[in-house]
Amino acid sequence: MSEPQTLAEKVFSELTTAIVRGELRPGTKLSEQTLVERYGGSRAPMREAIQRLESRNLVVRVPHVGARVVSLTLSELRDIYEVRVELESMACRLAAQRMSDAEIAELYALLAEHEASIAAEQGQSYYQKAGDLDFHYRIIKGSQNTRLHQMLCGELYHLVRMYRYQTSTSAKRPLQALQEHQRIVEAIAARDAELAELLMRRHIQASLTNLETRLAEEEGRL
Amino acid sequence: MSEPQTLAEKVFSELTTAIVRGELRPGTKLSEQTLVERYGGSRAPMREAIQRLESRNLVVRVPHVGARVVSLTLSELRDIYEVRVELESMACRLAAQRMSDAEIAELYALLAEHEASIAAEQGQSYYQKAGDLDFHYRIIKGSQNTRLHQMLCGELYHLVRMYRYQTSTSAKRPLQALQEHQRIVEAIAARDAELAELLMRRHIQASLTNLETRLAEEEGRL
DNA sequence: GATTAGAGGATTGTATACAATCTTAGTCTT
DNA sequence: AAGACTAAGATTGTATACAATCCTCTAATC
Repeated sequence: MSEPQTLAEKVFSELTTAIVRGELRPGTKLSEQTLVERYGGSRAPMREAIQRLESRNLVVRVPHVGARVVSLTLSELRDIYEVRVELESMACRLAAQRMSDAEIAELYALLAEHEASIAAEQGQSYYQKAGDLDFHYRIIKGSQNTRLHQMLCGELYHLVRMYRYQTSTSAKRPLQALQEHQRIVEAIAARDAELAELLMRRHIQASLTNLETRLAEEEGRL
Repeated sequence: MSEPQTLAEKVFSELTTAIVRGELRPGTKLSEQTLVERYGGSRAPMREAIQRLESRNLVVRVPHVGARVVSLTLSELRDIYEVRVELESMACRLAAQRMSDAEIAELYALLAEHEASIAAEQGQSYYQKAGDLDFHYRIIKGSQNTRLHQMLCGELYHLVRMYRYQTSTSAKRPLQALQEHQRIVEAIAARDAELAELLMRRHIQASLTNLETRLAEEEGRL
């Protein structure tokens, strides 16, 4: 992508990945002074970086108090998934109508890669997650709706990723997810928008169920 | 609502309404110095206000260049409506499942007010628009999904309002809209989620058609 | 012992000053 | 005359300093 042209952008970018990866746990205080000591520069760019994080819902700011890494309740996480299900199944419907044949061919190629990587069982945890994101990303892009792309990739995804990084993935889930992906691509290739939408809806709902199970397990472990 | 606790919030709030009302036309440059002369204070709060406008998609900022009031192409406006249709019909479905009986009663009362106001033909232009927003707002709130509420009311609505303020409303549209509203409320009261969703989808699509017609007319006038 | 009032420190909000980048007007060249 | 280069001005990005608010710990009072 484009190189950060300003210090604020750079800090924002680094903080984003740090939060998504869980290096900055939910609830962590982000004081401007601390960021200055960590990244150099002065308070002004740090302040701007924090504000950008707020606009992506990754931190919560309170006037005269400060900013903390967002900490979602289970209810809020469900709300996000409820919206994501709707928007992404919509994206899938549009993609079935609007994607070019070349893009669809690339989707097939991507799935073949994933299949090989799962069969070899290499990088189960990381690669599968990144691959999954890549798959969803391409379909969203295929919807050819810039606003939809912006909302899903710019706002919701970081929050979703944040909670997926922290939870371990079940061993069976990658394979099941791959099979669901394959059926979705088939529907898109057949230009069956309704079916593609339905399959994506179920796919994401299944992923929410999976996430809820994992979260409940972690909850019980404490 | 809550009083602005900081100058940045105050300026942000005033600029928002100015943009939505069309007092600041799309494409207008927002220089920090100009804002200082207009609202007082120093550049720091102005800068923050501009950044908040950017996070709501009301202005576009370019590093080292500055900020301009967003100027949407017809294609982008369609993208927004495409997303809005999906999210708001979803909200309507959820509202049919989750709204309390008391809230539904209030919806009926609101419609009665609108009916009276249209019959009296007072405040056709302004009141009808505000009333329409109020109706949609209550249904969104009735979905009881905070993220959905945030996305629709916090991000998309300002953009939609911005382009509705500038276009004159047809004389027939308010009455037709009211009738559509009534059927939507009936479906909600009957707890018929599917029907409520369908009716809302058609209602917003009709409003887009109306907006496109008006925009095309204005285009031809130039 | 619990609660509250207050002082001190820490943090954010704002103001001002300087540095870096962009824009614009003008001149020079082809 | 069109275009490229240059320099001055304007604007944004960053740094530093001050003001206002909040948080915390102490101490005094009930």
